[in-house]
Amino acid sequence: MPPQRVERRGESFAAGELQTFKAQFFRALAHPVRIRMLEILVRGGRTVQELQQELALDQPIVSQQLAVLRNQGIVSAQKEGLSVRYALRDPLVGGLLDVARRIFDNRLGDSQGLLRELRREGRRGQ
Amino acid sequence: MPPQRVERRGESFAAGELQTFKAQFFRALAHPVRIRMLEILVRGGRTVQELQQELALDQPIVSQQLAVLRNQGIVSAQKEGLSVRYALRDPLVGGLLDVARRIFDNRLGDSQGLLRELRREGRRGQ
DNA sequence: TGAGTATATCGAAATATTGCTATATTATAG
DNA sequence: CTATAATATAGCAATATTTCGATATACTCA
Repeated sequence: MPPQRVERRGESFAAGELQTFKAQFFRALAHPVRIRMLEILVRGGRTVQELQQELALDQPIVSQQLAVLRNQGIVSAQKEGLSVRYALRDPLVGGLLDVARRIFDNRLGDSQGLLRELRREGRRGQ
Repeated sequence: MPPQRVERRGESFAAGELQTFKAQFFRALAHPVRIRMLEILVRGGRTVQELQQELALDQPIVSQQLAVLRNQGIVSAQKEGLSVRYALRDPLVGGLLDVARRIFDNRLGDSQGLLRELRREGRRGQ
């Protein structure tokens, strides 16, 4: 069959393209450091330096991971003299993390195996 | 400083470990096919065959991607004769996708560049 | 048991991500 | 202009993910 098309906000996408964007968005969240960054930024903007201290990471790592979030439009960067202050671009990201946390809690409570199961599944080359 | 520890549900994690789990969860969502699967499953359980038809994908791909979601506890699998029916394990996942969609909509509306910007940013080796 | 159907998994090549080190870039002060 | 501080990026090896074809498993029926 010919590739479906989806109307959306006056733009037309090939089917699956929208999901590709969404996947990129989720991929931007799929890193422990970036999650920690967002959990900090939910409480307010931070300069790279502040993040670096709170996360106890090397500067290039911090800038690199911030770049991933920036490229996905999740955070904004604003120069302040020598510093750059990062902030959530959309407060809904906080809500997203909340929902994720609730799902996560349910999942932990679900099985009596708790995270032992998660750990096991986490090992790729089993 | 010594590695922080976090109390949670009676279990104790090294700091950052929790974020690692969360990152794995998000990574499970970070694929166009898996997003499409979840968007279908939000509307009700499906067998592998049904998903395969609705997605127009080869069977091994469908099983493989379902395995990723299964390993992260996002979907459950139940045998029904020869078939296996998959379903969301937690309806909150639907809510998560909703929030993500809203963030996504905001982001599109934000810049007049619309997804042209997204496409540009998406290219890694610019 | 043997054939057939529905799923699942293996193995390898292609691609993408990560962390690290070194080096750029940009702004400020002197 | 020079030095310095705060960020950003390049390049590369290590690791992880994705895809696709082939094969394996599991269940049903005759």
